[in-house]
Amino acid sequence: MKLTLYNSLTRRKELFEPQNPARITLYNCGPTVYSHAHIGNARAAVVVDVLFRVLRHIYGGDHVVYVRNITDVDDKIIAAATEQGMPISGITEKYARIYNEDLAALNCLPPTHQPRATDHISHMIGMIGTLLDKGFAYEADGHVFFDVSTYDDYGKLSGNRLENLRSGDRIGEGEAARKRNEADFVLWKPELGGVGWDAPFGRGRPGWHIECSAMVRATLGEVIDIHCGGVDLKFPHHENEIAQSCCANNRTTFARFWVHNEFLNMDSGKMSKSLGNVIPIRDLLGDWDGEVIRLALLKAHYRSELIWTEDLLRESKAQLDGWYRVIEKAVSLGMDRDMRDARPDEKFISTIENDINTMEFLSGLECLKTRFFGEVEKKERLGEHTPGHEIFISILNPFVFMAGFLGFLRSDPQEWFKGGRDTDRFDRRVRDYDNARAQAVAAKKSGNEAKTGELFRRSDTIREELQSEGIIIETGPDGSSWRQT
RNA sequence: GGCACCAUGGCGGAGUGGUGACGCAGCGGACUGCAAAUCCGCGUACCCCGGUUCGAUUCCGGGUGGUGCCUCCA
Repeated sequence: MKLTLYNSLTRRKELFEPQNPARITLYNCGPTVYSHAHIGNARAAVVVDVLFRVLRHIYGGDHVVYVRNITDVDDKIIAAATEQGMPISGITEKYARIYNEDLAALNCLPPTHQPRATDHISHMIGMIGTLLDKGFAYEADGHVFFDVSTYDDYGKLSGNRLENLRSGDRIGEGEAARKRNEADFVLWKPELGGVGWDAPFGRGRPGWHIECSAMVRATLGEVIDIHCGGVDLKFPHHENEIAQSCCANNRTTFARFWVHNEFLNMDSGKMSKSLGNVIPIRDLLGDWDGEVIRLALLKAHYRSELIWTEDLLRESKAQLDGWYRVIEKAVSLGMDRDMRDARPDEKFISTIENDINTMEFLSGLECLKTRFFGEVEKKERLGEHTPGHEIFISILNPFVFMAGFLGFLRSDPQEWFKGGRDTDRFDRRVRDYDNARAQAVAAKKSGNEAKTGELFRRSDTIREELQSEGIIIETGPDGSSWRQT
């Protein structure tokens, strides 16, 4: 059980050793809740979810503290509230709820804590006060800025050197003129649209970065084990978090490991609102099972760009169908009760412990699937229709555990293959199909060729009719059943 | 201008100094009236040029091509 992670801070893979094995601290930058989360947000969440599961497996479920915040104070939220004529809290409550529902549908485990920025304003004010007292920040007309020239390590995470940073073109209104250095960033700014809190340095609201520093310290401590987020957050957000936290806490380290996931893009290019190719998770969930979306998100290494296409989803669905056939077959062989005792196979888990290599893990899973059907087929060819205990122990058991470990195979196979379709009607048509076939076989035996052909044609007609409705008939030794495509 | 990253079969995508995972699609065969599912088998894939080496897709150098960040963004 040796977890290695690529640490963005050092730019290489490192063996992960927690500060305290009884309390692993994991922080993930959560969403700003002003609209629906999109599939790119989902990727970031699913990647951390897998890391969370791996950590829980190694150190025990009670020893990993996973914090994913909700940012519920932000200019975009104020704008959305104004636009929709809703109170701020109405907007934030609504989209925070939807975010959590969407991630639950993707089978992401809930974080241990989900702090809200507005519940930590006092912590932010305290931290800003400390930075001012220590001379790392300065006030200017109701604003408080962090002075990057006071922090020597500024730029270490992103690899940027202060002198190479281009000045931003889209900093907040009136901020540029008040800054001492172009790269200084705002910690506190004046009230906007009635959104503000009283503070020693004037009534106002927090800048973007301070909330994470405050929430991390309040919920996890001054030095945490792992901090996650999308690559785009590396600079400036995470860089600024490090600067604030280290200076306020008088520490040289803020997060020991930085884990950044790459972007998810559309085949038409970068996902962006101006291109109109942003896909909300919610929309996808209307067309695809959450497990299909989850698998699609895990079909590339988290540090590689993932191109999101319809084909990727189709492929993921096909792959999951294969896994559910394993369960379906096992159930039909009477192995369902056994599967509850599924246990881990450390050999497989070690593949994912190598910097969250989900691909190699899935490869192992597929090999188990192939072995399962191979062994079952071998037995059946020998006329044995009861599976051996060894198939259960060495194949099915690890297969079920591994799939569950990654957050798959939650559904019943019946439910998976039939979904919400019109069960009674299709059951009836499949019975008609089987009757016609049985009669055709009987007619064939009695040598009535004309009747044989006619009955087979009748059964074929039923099959084609169902096919046009997206239903496929599968015929086994005990009669036929159906599934949706 | 600065800083990173990537280049594998039809597609997606791991990995390794020495018989090139895995998935999807495809092909051949078994089974089957047909179909589906399953099983068995198949495909001479590692951007180019040098170097190191007995041997490189894997290491080093150069080139070409692509991407990201430096500005709100997962």
